[in-house]
Amino acid sequence: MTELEKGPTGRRRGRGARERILSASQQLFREQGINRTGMDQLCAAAEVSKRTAYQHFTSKDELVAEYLRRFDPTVLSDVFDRTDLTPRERLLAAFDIPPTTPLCPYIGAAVELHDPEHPASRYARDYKKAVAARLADTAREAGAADPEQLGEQLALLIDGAAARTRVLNADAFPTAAAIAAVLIDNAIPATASDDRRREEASS
Amino acid sequence: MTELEKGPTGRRRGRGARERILSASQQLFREQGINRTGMDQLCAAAEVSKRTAYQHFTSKDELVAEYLRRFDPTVLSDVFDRTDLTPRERLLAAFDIPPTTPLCPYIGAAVELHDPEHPASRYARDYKKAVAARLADTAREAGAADPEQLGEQLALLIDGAAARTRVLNADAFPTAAAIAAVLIDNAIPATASDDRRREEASS
DNA sequence: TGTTAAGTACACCGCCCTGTGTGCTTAAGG
DNA sequence: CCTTAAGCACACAGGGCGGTGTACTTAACA
Repeated sequence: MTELEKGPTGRRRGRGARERILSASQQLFREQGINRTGMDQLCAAAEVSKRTAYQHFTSKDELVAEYLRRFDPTVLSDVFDRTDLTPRERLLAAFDIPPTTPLCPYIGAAVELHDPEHPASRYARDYKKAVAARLADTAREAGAADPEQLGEQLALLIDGAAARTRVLNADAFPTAAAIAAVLIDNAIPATASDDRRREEASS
Repeated sequence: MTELEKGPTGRRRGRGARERILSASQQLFREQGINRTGMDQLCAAAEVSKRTAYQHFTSKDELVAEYLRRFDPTVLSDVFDRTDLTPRERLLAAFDIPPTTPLCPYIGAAVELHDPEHPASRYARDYKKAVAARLADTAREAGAADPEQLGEQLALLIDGAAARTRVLNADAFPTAAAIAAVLIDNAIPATASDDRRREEASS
């Protein structure tokens, strides 16, 4: 997309460069953090010359911002678009994704960049709000009394589990899931508990 | 304390150097983060020559470790040693301390250092475990059914509030406190709310 | 064929940062 | 007095990192 194939007649030889850079970013920034990953190392991992990298991204900051923007569609749809689960099960499934994520990249970026006005920090906020909103939507679908509040609470649990997993070096998501179960049961009037009754239940 | 006044006869002229360095660390590391705070700036803020700083701490890593070790007594006793509160109130009071803390320094350090084996990362783990343990003790005192579990859950809420406050740039502790109230009410058998229960009136 | 976009290889600059080397000053003893 | 510890001022090495300049190569066109 973007400017890569918008040449006068449609060249497409170097189609993969930008993708490879972003792909290497996802791996290295997660494994080592943003600040500890130099552009030299990143370009080597992406098998791209440094010169090319700086023709696709004007600065490392811009690359970091793009790196974060990439998660939006991916992570969100993984859990929330599953139609084989009831709304209640979908809410709980959000706590079953830690294996791939050593730490939520958004928390890491916000801490490492340390500037709330950095473009990447803005993306992080947007993403966190989007997650809370989708949780709230699902909570509403599940018939929660106060969906916004439940969504915000569940989002906080996810972030708590991520942070605690990082600091303690031990999986904290089971604890978060246990709390989530309590909150969900408290917030959803005994009407539509679960048992796969995913018809009706709207409004 | 330590090696400063253990000279052959007991000199004490430079008593404040080490303290000033650590004090400046607490301020700067919190405000700017660890990696973004250079030793030059830190020494200037502490009004100490760089040479002196490196005679008290062999490396910046060691200074960071000491900086984190300093919080243990302070933060823990602030909330838990209050005898004017019931155990249940003490558990909730742990969510009333965000004004001074832009972000839990332990989470920040764990993310910035990015090495679980770094001495400072070990202190961070120790501290987090200590907090959970003190919460569990208080939960036991309050008559909770499973104090360890409740302590771990409340600790997760605190970390979640801290992380979310950082990323969203908005205070998330009220949300955490609301969840805490639910968990506490669920975990403590209605019989013994406290010796001093003004009313029940939860929910 | 020539043109043009895309990419490569590699050296290089400037900046900042951790950490040291050196010589000088100050005060507390004896 | 002299000794000794603590500290200061300042320069500087060494390295990493972000970012650039330059010259060369490759492939898709027309």
